[in-house]
Amino acid sequence: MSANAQVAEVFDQMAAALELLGANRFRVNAHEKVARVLRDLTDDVRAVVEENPPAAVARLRSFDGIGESSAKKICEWVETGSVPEHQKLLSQVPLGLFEVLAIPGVGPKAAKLMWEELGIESLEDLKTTSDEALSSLPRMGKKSVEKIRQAIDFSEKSGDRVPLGVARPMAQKLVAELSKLDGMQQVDFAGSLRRGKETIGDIDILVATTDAEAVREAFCSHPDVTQVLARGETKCSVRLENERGVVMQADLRIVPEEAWGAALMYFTGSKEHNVRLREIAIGKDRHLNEYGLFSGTAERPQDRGETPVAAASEESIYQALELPFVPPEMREDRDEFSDRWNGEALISLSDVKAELHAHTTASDGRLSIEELAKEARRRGFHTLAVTDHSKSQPIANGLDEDRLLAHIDAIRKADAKIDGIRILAGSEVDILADGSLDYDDELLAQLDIVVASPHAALRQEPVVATERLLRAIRHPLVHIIGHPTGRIVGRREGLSPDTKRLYEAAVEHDTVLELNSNWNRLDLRDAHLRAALQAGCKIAIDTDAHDTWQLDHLVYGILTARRAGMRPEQCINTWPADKLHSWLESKR
DNA sequence: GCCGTTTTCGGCCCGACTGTTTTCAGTCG
Repeated sequence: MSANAQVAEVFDQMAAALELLGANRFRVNAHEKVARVLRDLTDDVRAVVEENPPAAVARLRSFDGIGESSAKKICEWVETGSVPEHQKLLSQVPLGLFEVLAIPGVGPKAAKLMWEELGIESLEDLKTTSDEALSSLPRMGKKSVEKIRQAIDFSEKSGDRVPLGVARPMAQKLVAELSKLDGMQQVDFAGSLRRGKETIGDIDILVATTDAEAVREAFCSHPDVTQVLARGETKCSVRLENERGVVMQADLRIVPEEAWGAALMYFTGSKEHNVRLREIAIGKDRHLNEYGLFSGTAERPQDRGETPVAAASEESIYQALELPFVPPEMREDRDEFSDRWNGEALISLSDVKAELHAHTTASDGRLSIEELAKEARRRGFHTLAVTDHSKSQPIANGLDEDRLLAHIDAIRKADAKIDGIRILAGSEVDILADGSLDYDDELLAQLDIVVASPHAALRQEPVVATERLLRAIRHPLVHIIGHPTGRIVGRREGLSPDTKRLYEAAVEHDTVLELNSNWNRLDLRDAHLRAALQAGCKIAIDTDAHDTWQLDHLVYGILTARRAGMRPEQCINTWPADKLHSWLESKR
């Protein structure tokens, strides 16, 4: 785990402990914010502190949300490996209680009561505590106990958050079916799904309709629904299960059409973005809630029949607040309210005109060169790079030198045969553990494009990983570094190199870094990508497709790129054919 | 605990829902 992630964990635990001990909620929030800032930070805090200890506190304080006290704690962690305040809190609150706090419906008050009154110190304790004992607690009746039992059951069955690429099709299916209903005015999904986060907790569907009952009925009786959790006037909650057994909660919200924009904004979040937006509204003597943006700062203007200044569209609300429109993917309270964001168009799916990383039957793909090329052409691409695996990937049927030479020949023939698309002879060459490549330079020079990727030795120490990747970036025949960290979302952390040095080297050597669109990878991830772009790196967004349907994964790459604030020209896949081809040739 | 071209002190988003209650605390997003 990276230093930043480890310190973030310390702050999250301090926040949870403080919450359980009944500390001021703003203090709790402040700790949570520090954890969040640390997770998004691309500067490595260990490096920041070790490089210049006397200036470390000031440097850390320059990050929004980190103050004097937190900066000192971070320094303590780097210098001694622990934070005394953290240790002190852990001695006051049992660690297992954090699992109890994590159960939906159990907040700090309830967890604290369970602990103090019933001696519950872990999830296991809670499970073995009788219903009678639990319901003896204040404000804890039969229904509350039942809900807690169900929540434990659900979290054990459904596990953690679901990858974007699994959740999005489930939501799209629901939206497509609801949109067919009579009286439907608007329907869309909101929440982290609309923001394109790499993992999704639950699905939020928003609807404006003239026939609410029809929508409620269609939603609650949908074939994928296994349980209806709640069915109210404006909100229904269900459990969905897809054909592969993935279980998710989905919430339906029915909102008035005239407040569609305000509601969509509210339910899209993020929470942190909304909070900042409301603060900005107050500063302009306005009041923002899910019913609209109102004049004055009095509470609940909608109840007094006041007409909002803006409500029907998200655009109108940002405009009335004198802010550039913020695309959903950027709403994370990072820097979308700073001068850095001016509302310029972000990259979109239709900007992409080339696929530069894809596999065929020569290695572990399912399509022939021609099938792949025709599929790429059908999508309006002007260029396709065929990049099969190299010899150190026997599990992926990687090509040895002789097979690669024959493959290059076959690609050239296909290129001559098929009109309307340029087919490039390439390779996804392994970056070996020491940073050398899997083919010699003479062979690499015969390829039109070289994507160099790490596949093995993905648990290397950061220092070793940095040197390994730097060596590949500096290699004069390498165009693109494929999935640079080798991480798998939620399953494998991958390499944790000094990203700052990688980005500087990539700029210096004109080497492109990949954003791999496969939803299992999304590598570089959003925060890294943002820093790479700010460092001036060029990016390739590729699908790494092994079959036709995987070319559709491009959308996940685009969502991730938008989260990083990417403009079209920063992505080489958007370049016109001649610009792209001449850049590729510049490395030959 | 953090933050400040109106503040170095005094604020810190807003509303819905639920269950347990006779008026609201706790939790969530």
